Amino acid sequence: MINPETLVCTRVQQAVAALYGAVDPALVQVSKTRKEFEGDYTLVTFALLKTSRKSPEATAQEIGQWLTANAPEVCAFNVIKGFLNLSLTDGFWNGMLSEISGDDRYGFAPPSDRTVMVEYSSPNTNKPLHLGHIRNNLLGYSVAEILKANGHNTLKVNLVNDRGIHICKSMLAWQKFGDGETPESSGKKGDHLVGDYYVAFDKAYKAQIKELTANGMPEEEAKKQAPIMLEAQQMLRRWEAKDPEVYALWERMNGWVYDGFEQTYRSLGVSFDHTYYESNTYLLGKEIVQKGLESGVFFRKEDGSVWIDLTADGLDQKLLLRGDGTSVYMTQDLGTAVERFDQYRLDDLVYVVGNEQNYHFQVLKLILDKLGYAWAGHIFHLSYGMVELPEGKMKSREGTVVDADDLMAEMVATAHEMAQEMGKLDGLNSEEVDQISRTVGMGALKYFILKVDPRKTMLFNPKESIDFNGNTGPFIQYTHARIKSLARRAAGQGIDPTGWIDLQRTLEPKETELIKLLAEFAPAVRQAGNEYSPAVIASYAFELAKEFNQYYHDYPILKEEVAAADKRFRTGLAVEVARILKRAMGLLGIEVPERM
RNA sequence: GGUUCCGUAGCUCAGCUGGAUAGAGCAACAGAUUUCUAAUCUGUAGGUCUAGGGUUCGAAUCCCUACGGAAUCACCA
Repeated sequence: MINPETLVCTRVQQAVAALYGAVDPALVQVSKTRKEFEGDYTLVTFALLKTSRKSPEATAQEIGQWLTANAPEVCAFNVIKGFLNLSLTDGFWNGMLSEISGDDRYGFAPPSDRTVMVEYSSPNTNKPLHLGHIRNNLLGYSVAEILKANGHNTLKVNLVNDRGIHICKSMLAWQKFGDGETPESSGKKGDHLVGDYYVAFDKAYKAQIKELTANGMPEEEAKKQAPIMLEAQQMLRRWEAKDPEVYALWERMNGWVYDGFEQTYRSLGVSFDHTYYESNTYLLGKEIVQKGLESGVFFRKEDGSVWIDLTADGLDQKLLLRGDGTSVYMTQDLGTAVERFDQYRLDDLVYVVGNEQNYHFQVLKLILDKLGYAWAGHIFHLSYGMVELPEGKMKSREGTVVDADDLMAEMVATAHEMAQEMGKLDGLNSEEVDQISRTVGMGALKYFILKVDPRKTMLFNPKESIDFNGNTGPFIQYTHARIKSLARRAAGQGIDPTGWIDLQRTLEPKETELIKLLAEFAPAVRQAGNEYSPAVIASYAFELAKEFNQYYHDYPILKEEVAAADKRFRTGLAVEVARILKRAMGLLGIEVPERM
């Protein structure tokens, strides 16, 4: 299917070639005409003046005349300063609409035979997920869906950080203060329960530091000597030695956490094709270090630790293996990257990880490149900004985090309340009520997060709860629901909107605008894929919904006074809008209801 | 201090491969409903695009400098 903007570009190139001789296609700048001017697409002529050797106005006039005479799709033009505004025929737009409606995969690219892995979520198992994780999960899921829509074979993976000192802290605190508490005995969600003990550890730790410093020990020393910290470190060593008692406790408590995460993931609507556990992967990468040593990319210090010197690249020296031979974060990331590219024959690997790790990924790519892996340039760090509260950054240990489960429950409850107040839920059974509340509440949350550019730090103010009006998920969902309601009514009147195509039909300006927007869906999906940005899709969906609401307000569709042919056409157009809204929102992981 | 990212309306954000008079939403104010679903629509008001310089016919957009903010520069992950 041809994109109208591309078509106009091609036509202009033909015109310029016929009038002035061949030009560099890059000089042909076509964009959508601004709303305040007459026309569909605009050619900016300034870049062409060297070729035409005429004034901007004269150039625009000549090209406009050539196009109306020779390009079948162009029916009119006007010139304002150096801008040539072109109007396409209703026949063209009608044809466009019928092509879109006839393509049940419209907007999705054909298979690209590229395989792309998206790693996201990657939680620690010592505490429940919070708002920052929500952004990560929604971004990862959505980006994967967008890449899929771009035709790529896509793998979603999660790398769970299930080992390390932080888990030992929770374990130790549970042993000391837990009194055998379990999710079953307390009714607490497993990840929350384990998180509570992480907090308990920190409390006890701080108390011990205070005591030690009160007795005259310097604070730095106290942090190292606090008995509970020494115990945690001891526990980590026992875990690494696979001490059966510690290992069993670790498995048990991690199990609780996984049950909790599972529930959160289900509420969020995210999923994974494969889950990695660091306890299985943390030893990977050591042979790569060996290889790097042999090839001279890495070097060994006196204490036996292995490093790479990146000072020539403007970075620092980076540790790759400790003196005792154990691996660090970078070691295992090198290992997993190599394993993944080998195992899945990846073309691209996308890491959805916060911007606090920009440096790490910069180094990772550089090292892989120096080791000679040709695919190093195909690693992409989708670096997203932090979610901040009005008071600043969230801190788990200070209890200022916005808990993921709480927030979702609150959103759903708010959606329920509002719907009830507006009487939207009258006559529905409780299952439908729950379903709609969940869809709308989660839609509001997801859209709120995904509409902003991933790179940017975003602000969340819990006191001014997330909106349900304006540029929001529910606004788009509502537009969809209204169209569905319209479609049901049409069916009741025996109106079949399929097959309404009439190339001779005269279009209202708003109808042309809607078709133009529908035609922009495919390019939007491509752009979102190239930029790894769900925000592109969110903006698109909002534009389309807003445009439709204006149209629906101004033009009757199924009212009595409307002629039969108009009823059919307008219903058909509306149904197309609903279909694309649903598809766009699907790329964001947002459901759209049939009614609300 | 080095590196990277960000700075657009009171607030939250679009626009950034250079193009016409910088756009939305929220909040404020004024309207539209015996509803084809008002979770909607219309209008008013709100701007030195942080500042200064440069490139250009043309700069919110590209380059430089300054200012302000964030992240990072661990034998944590």
